[in-house]
Amino acid sequence: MPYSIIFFGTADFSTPSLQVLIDDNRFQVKAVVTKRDMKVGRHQDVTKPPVKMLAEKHGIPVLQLDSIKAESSYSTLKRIQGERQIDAYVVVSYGKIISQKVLDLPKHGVINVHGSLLPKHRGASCVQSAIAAGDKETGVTIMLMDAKMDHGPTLAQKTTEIKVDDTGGMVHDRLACIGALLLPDVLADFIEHKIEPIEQSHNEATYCKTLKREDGKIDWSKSADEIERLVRAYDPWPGTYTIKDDKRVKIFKTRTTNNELRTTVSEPGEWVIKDGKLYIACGDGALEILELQPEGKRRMSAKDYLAGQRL
RNA sequence: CGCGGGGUAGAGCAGUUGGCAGCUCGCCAGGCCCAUAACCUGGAGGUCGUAGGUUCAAGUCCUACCCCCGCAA
Repeated sequence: MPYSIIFFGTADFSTPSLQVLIDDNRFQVKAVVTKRDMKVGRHQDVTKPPVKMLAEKHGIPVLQLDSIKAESSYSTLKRIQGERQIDAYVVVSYGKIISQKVLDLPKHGVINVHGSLLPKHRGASCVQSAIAAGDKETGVTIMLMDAKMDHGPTLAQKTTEIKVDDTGGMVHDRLACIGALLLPDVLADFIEHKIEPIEQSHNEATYCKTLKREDGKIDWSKSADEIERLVRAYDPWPGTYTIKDDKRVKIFKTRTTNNELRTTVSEPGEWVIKDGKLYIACGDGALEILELQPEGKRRMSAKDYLAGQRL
């Protein structure tokens, strides 16, 4: 008799985990809870969350709850619990806080796959946060959820190195995969009481907020090292940009340089062309710009960009 | 029809009141040099997104459509 699971998830980070649970015959995914379809993209097309598409492909019922906090959501889940005797909820990048009342519903509890080494980088932008902070490694934590954000006791962790050229997208995909591979055994062991949950060291906790586009605006008074990490961390979401001549310019790839340029540059944020290369001055040092995208143009190398500049 | 920018040589861009299709880089050939990604000379490479319209004449003006991108989500 497979364990009955309800899967909560929305973003791309969730899909590998859902996929392995579907494929693993120790489990049966009875339902998938996800956010409402959103208007998305340049033409505001209504698009289903990726998790919903995967669920539908496998004929799994999908619940799109307007608000997980709403009484109606609770009663829906409670009714399912009564009918189906759900063993556990699995929450992966669901994007909403789940109340204790709901967490108490499944027989064994609610487990969460989180993209950082908790207690560090609690919150929504854990992957970006780890890279931006200059951490040498990050990882996946599987934990037992409680009412506080990413606060519950941990069941398992697996680390991965953050390489010097890793982007947020690359680490995100890697962690989604690591989490998915780790999940089934941890979930089964948890239900069978083979794992002792370990309380987090709460005094070592760090937090990160949900990122908005505006967070990608580069503050050139920061050091070149710091900005270089930020550019990588925020690729592809939320991306980094700066304003030049009242136009937005996205910054995709940069390289730190030695500090020689400091003497030739008066002000952080100033653009400097030297030996056919493009630099922007920072608070400490300068950053060579390797790839960028002016507003309305497509992404291009600094070399291509400079070819079109009238000097 | 959510708002906006754009499509011109392989790449990135300029192109004025309609009047010979340009710039930087790259590419090819030759030269200079101990040598070079440096420098000099020469060369190739275009259906100006597509279709139609106005005009003696359209990259340029008008209409429709296609495609790329920024905002927004």
